[in-house]
Amino acid sequence: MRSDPSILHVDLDAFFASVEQRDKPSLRGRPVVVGGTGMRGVVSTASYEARVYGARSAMSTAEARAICPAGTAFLSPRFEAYRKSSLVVMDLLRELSPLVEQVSIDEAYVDLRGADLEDLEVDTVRKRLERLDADIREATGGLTASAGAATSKMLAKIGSDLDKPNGITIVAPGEEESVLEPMSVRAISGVGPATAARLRTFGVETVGDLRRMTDTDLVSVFGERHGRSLFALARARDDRELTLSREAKSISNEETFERDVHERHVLHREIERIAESVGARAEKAGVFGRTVHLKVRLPDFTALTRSFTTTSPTRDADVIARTATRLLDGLDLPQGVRLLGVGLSGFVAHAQTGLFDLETSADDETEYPEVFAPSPQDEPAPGSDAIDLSTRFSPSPERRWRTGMDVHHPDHGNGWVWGSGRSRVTVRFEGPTTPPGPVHTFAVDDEALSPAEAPSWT
DNA sequence: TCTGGGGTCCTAGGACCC
DNA sequence: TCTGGGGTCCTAGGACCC
Repeated sequence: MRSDPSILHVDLDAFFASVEQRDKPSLRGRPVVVGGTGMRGVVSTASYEARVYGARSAMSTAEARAICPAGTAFLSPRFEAYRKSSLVVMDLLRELSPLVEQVSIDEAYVDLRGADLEDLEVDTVRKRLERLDADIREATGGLTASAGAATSKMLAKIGSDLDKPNGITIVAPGEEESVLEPMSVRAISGVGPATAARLRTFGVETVGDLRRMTDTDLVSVFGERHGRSLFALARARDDRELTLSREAKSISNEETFERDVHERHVLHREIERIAESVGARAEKAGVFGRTVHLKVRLPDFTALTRSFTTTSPTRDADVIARTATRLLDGLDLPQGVRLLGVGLSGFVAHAQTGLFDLETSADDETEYPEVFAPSPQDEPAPGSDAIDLSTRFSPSPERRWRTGMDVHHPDHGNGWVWGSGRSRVTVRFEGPTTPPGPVHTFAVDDEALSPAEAPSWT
């Protein structure tokens, strides 16, 4: 841990609501709630006027409507406006020191060892933070921030929370443990509702209580990583450095429906729409992913996740959608679906070529004749008989093996097409459930492999 | 009228390899 | 004919953060 209060945490006050009040003078002094305004919306930010009535982040908007007075403004977020102000503030922080870790749109850590200060004494730091506060107000048209400076990230963050809104708290070196001791265990980063509840069963409510638990006990209850971290953080031992740059590890989009969805075809259409957005974001980010994720939340709020990893990285919306659809079709969903999500991870910078790359290659084009299979539109209606194999060789460019098609092989049974090119079609059998079935590659004109009957939906 | 959407990290078990 | 161990990858679920 550091010996000087050189880690700064800055947190913009009631950020979304404050931007709205800044931009619409009629909202100033009035309760403002920003968040989802639909029946299933939740509150992102409540202005301090709304907090008086108990409105809080993460509360359902319905509940906020019930407790806030008439005249409360309920607004949908305007992310573009927030991003703009965020950028202004982050630039001011980088002016203070180039060592900035942005945690979210309204929060960041700054390493003051990179700042141009004569020393890192409490008074010097305080003076500089007062100037920063004035700069933020001026540059953003009146937005305010709260700031904490300390010898570690944890104490800096706790400090920024101690005097909100618009306060500056510097935890002097040596004071860390006494500041921490009386606080709820929830003050420790990594302690959420579940950990707090388990700790309560041991009679632990405050950080002081937590200090009475041994290293061994914490590890046996919470696992190696979490247990050791709790033991150290309870003693204000926090050596975490700032993470100055980070590469995204996954891209995902999800949507909660206004009403639970029971129809498969609606879910399929939603998957296509969400996959489109995921693919576009991956393209913008310049990445290809090897693993496609599906997330489903049921009406009772339980979540199911399924994923599928291939050797061929993709960002093709169509491939993502077909894979996600396959994963969905492996799920029995009699209760309907509350939320649907699609994600991509396992990024590589470039789509690789190789054994499993099923994009058309020059070799394929010269060595193999074109053979076509029915496109999904040609698949039989639910309940009808299997497809007529004679259509496989119909010379229409659309009629080719498509990712996601159902197929049958006399030796391997039923499977689905993972990828296809002009020369080869790769099939995963008995997928996509766990454990994944075997993968086999066939020449496109292999008569043994045939399109199978499309699954029928209820 | 209960409970969003974007992420990260960890755990645990099985497969597989050495 | 008794029984290794470590490492990595994949999958599912869960906790947590803003």
